[in-house]
Amino acid sequence: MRLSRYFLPILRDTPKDAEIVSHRLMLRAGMVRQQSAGIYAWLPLGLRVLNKISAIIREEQNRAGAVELLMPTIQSADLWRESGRYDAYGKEMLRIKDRHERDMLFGPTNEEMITDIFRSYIRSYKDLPLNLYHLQWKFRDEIRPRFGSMRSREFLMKDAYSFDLDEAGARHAYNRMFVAYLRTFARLGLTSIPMRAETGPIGGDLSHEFIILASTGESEVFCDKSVLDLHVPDADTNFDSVEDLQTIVSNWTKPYAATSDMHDTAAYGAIPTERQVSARGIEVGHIFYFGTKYSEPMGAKVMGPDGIERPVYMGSYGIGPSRLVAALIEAFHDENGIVWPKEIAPFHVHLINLKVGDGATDAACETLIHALEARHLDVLYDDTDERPGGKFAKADLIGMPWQIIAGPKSLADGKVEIKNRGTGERHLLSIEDAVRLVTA
RNA sequence: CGGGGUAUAGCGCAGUCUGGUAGCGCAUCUGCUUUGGGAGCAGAGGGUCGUGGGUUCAAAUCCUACUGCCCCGACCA
Repeated sequence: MRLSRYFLPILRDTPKDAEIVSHRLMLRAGMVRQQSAGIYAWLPLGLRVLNKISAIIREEQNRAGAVELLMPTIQSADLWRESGRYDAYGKEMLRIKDRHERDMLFGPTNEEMITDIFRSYIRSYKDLPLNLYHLQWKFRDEIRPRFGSMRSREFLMKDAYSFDLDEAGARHAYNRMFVAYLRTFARLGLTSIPMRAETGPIGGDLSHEFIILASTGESEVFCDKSVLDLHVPDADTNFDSVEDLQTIVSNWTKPYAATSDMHDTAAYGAIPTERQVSARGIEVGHIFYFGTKYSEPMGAKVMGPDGIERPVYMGSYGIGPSRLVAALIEAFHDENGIVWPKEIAPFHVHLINLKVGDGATDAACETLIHALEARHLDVLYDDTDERPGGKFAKADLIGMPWQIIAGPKSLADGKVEIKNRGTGERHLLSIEDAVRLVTA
């Protein structure tokens, strides 16, 4: 992508409304634009990150056996009256009327709708287990949105819903998502910690929040340091093995880890002092089991092998990609800007042409672009006639993992400079070696 | 929803107290000189001063109502 033809509205000054670093950087890097309180337009650079995160989430959901569909943003109030949540949800739900004065709403979540879809088609235990998910924009009319896309009113959410014949089946479905989440966050470059969360009226031990540590996190969290070193399940994990998954989940839930809501001072105090971690965290995922809470009132029943019809046991599993964009920046930045992990960087390589119009420099850049694109790397090519200082500052701000700097000085020796954004290391390399290094 | 702020050019701000033809920095455009870490000079464009009503010869400025946005708290993926 040539920067001269791209849409990347960089801000040199920090907008005064942005309080936390991720919000500041997202605005400065031209990733988002606020359109209303807690509502953002995603500009090209931000959208690329959002899509990369979503792609990883999809891969891991699919790997764990979930099946993607897409439900609408606008829902009918009737479904919510069936579950009883239309009155219970309160002002956080954005309620609207259509031209026929019918009560509609902008969905804050989709339990009712997915339950309706399920009950419309599924009749037999033979069609279970089933896990359906989608990535869709949600709206929760927060009293006070803040921190940019970290806590917005409109937000993208991956929500999955599992259906099983009994509680044991639901537990395995839960474990599938538990493992999928560990893998998802690890692939995003994050160390996530599953923490026991409140389960509401259902009770039990089947609700976890996935937290990443960040000094600007909204929640106060406590954990045993050993949880940070646990092995993330491999890609070839057998998601059909009840025992394998239960072993993984048991290992991950053994060390103490809790948010302040669930904090047990005595249990925490029993951890050796050097392993006690008290920090702030950002909730990036939440999974829970809720049994027949929706299937019962909404009549989502299947026939069991015993010939008895019963409501299905359900769970739901959420990840917020739009929040993750902010969370990732909180985790990966320095004083000059964003430092994207390789997996989610909007472009792999930021190629800087220091002297646009100089034949040799232009030619070297074209050669690099072709070589990199042939290896399926996305290149952002700064072919503008801005001065070098401005280009460097911009490259550091938007934070691609590699910067390749081509100018007459180094090209006189047949070299380009390559800079690792994360470590700051620079090397003078031939074009071939530079390509080899970023491809590695 | 309670409390506190704020609204003037794309961004950051001054001007409001004490009414009198709307300004600064950055950004943008033109020209020249520059060109390896946010250049210099010269020139130019851009604002119904959040909206409505009022006071006044005259309102960014005073009065009034409304709205947007931000911060603190309770609430949330």
